[in-house]
Amino acid sequence: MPELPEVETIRRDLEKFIVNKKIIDILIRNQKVIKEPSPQKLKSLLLNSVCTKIQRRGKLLIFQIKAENNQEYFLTIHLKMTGQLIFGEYDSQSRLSFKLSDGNFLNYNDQRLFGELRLVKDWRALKFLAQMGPEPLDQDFTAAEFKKRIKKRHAKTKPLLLDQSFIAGLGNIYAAEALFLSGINPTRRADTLSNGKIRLLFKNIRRLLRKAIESRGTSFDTYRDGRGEKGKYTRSLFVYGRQGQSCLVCKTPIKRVVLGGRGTYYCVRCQK
DNA sequence: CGGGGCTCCTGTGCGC
DNA sequence: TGCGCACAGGAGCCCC
Repeated sequence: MPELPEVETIRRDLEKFIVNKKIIDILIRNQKVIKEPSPQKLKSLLLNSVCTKIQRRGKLLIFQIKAENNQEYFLTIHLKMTGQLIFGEYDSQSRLSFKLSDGNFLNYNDQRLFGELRLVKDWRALKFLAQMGPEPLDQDFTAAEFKKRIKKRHAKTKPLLLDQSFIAGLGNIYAAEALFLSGINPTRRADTLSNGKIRLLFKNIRRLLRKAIESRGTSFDTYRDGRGEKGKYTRSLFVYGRQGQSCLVCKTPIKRVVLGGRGTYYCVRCQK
């Protein structure tokens, strides 16, 4: 499941591979992945267009597109659970393929078809983006701001961290890891955390995301980078997916519970 | 605001 | 061995 570090890795890869290349053909094998406009309309607008820049907001990729008619559009791609964007040879199995002017392809794969692709004039107007919370690695997102936001919330900390309108980009893996690194029980009510814990959590979220980006993300499941390679942060995980195995700090077996419908991994001894 | 439950989808892994 | 089914989960949505 691509979260902020994985999406950022893909963004950096694709920026090198596809920017300023013309899209000379588009093969749509599954119409469902395109949410707006119609697949036919999207195809006609993207044909002979050029991607001039790739941005990221939370887990969303935003491709700035200069169309053949000189109009500017934005192609937004949310990879959700199993989406992949892989540059290289033609892949007849992918849901969608863009043929580029250098002869290479950008293939969009999505096993479970949860991913969403949109072509819009104004990405800021998308509801999901309009209500998205602060970008954790932004310089102007401070510990003080984080504290202010978290103090207002009565929810359990783990589900709160997954709420994209509270903070952008965290998913099930990094939420679990950030809480372990901070010694916080996932069921702990957010507004009951001490100032010290809040500050620690803030610091750990940022450090964790930076380190995961350096390792090109976590390939626990289907995640692959822009070249189809796995991320290397998987080996640095402390709790995610480790239920029954011993805690790497205190040897207590890692526990798995369900919170807000999501599998949640933690150490009952290290996280209070 | 919190949270439970349902939906989308398909590969995996289990029990029998 | 092979079938059938529960399960996994990001985010929207409905409802209490």
